[in-house]
Amino acid sequence: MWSENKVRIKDIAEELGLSTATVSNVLHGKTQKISDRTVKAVEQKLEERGYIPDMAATLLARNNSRIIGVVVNDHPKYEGHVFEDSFISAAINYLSDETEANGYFMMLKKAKKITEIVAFASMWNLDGVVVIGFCEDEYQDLRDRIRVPFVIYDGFLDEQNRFGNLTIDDFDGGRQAGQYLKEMGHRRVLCVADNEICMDYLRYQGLCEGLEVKAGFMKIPMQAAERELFYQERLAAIKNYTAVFAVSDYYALELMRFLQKNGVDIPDELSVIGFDGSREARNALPKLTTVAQDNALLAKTAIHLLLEMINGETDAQTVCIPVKLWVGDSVKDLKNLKEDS
Amino acid sequence: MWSENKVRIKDIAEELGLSTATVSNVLHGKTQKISDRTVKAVEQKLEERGYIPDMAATLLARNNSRIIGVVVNDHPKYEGHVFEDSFISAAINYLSDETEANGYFMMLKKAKKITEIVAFASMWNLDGVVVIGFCEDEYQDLRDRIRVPFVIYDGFLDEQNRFGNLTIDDFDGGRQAGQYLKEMGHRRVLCVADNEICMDYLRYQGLCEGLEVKAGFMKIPMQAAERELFYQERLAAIKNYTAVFAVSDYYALELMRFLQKNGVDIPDELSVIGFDGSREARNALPKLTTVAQDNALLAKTAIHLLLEMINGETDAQTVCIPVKLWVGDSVKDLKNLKEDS
DNA sequence: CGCAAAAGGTTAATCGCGTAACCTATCACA
DNA sequence: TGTGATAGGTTACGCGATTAACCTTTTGCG
Repeated sequence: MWSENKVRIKDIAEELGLSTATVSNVLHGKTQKISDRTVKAVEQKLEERGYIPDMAATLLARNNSRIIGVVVNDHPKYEGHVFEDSFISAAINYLSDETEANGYFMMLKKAKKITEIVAFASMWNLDGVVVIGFCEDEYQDLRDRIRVPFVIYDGFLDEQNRFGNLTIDDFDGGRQAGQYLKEMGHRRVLCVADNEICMDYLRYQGLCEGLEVKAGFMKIPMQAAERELFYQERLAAIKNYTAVFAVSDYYALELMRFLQKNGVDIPDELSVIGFDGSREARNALPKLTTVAQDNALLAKTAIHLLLEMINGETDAQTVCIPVKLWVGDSVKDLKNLKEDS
Repeated sequence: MWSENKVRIKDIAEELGLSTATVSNVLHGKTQKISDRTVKAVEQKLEERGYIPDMAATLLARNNSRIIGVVVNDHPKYEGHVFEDSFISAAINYLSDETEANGYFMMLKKAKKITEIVAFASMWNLDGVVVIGFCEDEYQDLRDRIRVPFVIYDGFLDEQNRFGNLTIDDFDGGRQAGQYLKEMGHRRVLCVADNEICMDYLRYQGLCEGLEVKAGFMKIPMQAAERELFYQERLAAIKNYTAVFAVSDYYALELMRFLQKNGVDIPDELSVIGFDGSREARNALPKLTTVAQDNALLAKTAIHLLLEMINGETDAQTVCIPVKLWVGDSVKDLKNLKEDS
């Protein structure tokens, strides 16, 4: 209906008076037992007819699919917009490049439950999957049900090395932030987080370590709609601190805008520091100082770890990705006040 | 190796002493010629064994795949970060939901050339594809080469109705912005765009129409790195205007930050208005007034149009999606100056 | 000259599912 | 008692590609 029919291996073979096996062998470089003349002829015909393999048939015939699944937790806190989140979309972007660079396909999916991941992996014969945004017990559950290797993209410290697991150095990130704040003369620092899970708590602990003094901790609501009022009620309390460390750039920027709207100058009256190293942080005004993770490296490591697991070259292990403070303009130097004003 | 083997239709059939055809028929609701007892038994066994169809085999056996491809132009201007762009990531997010809601799978891909789209569609037997970010001649070329229907997600006016084509009402969007600016008392308005393609030009023309006076036009460099200097050199010229209309929120926000950094108060000294209705616009400080497109509606319409084309219910046609001004705080009311200050 | 090995292929089974064509009791009815 | 319809399945092929096993020639070599 829309232009001529798809060309199959069979067509190529018939036009050359060869068998499909020979054509297939040429396609896969198994040319030891094929004469150079035949190889040339096949290659030319493939080119001429614009042969493109049928993936469905290929997958069915092989026992590996060369497809990697990327499954993101469709967590309510994103309100249906996970793929628009800056960390997630960066992950998708780099993972897409990295899978392709390694000759794999990527299939993307939102999921709410790990059974969806299992089904997804099974129906597409995925060679492996990268999972993002679930929690520890879900991963345990996943490991017991799934038949292929998986890598946790935003993982955690796991002494037992039960999973293919990437984690950024949350503690050290917090520590770097804390140390920097200390160097800038801050002692009264508030940490802002939406829950008390491991990751956030490590960042908080690192913060305290870096500061060499205990920071405040404020748990904020997960619903975006509730946060404005929440902050409003605590504005005075927040202003008691000289700096705020948020566990994500998203929260840091949101808070920064809230404060600016309420006439609080950043960083003059209050310093803010984030975590993620997102583009939004770099684009903010003032530029948000943030603990930056290297998303490109993260994706590269994730895919390489996964491929090694697929090839049986390595077992489950936790890989820790270092993190580096990116200095913007959102932290005030309290030590050199004379030069400042 | 990782837990037991995949369960196939054959396994189910054997365990029940039935043929695979019967099981397959139950799976597809073709139960007219099967006794209720058998149907129940099969359904129960499928459930019990957790049967999940193998997509490779399913695709191969059917002549439709129920997969929709989403292909995004990996344009240099994104510098490798297309999927992180706010318009694109919103598109991906909604298209993912919408394909799933209609019982289809989505496969995502970056492409530089349309031959990649053709190959992609062919290898996966895509039922249809949504394409984003290419230009008109590429689409013409695509139409001649591809064997399945496609819909242009960010299309253009096409009197000949050659394509499945979505377009937002660019002209009217510009007009609404212009009209609003006029009502706010602005007469000297500058339009900022990175090229002179159809879409941007329509927005510019709409702007002039709404303003009832010709606006200025400034073509900016596509390379992010060049733009800062570019703006710097033209700061005085820009300040000659009372308002700037940028053809995207991205440019509007970038310019707004540049101006703020250079001590220009928005909107007091200069008003800014964007185009897209992105989350960033809503989150900016001041909130960026912008011509908002309804991304959810766009995706819904794209998938429905595509499905209709796949089912042969409709021919290629251009569908125009309306657009609505979203008023933030980035435009100053010059008419009621007394109340302002 | 005779036999083995290498060169250059081909045949046919397989992957899991969908589906058109076919088969066989049973039942209704004249 | 014979005939046709109906209920309730089964058989067998095809989808396109992979791959192990097999089959001819030709060549090497003692």
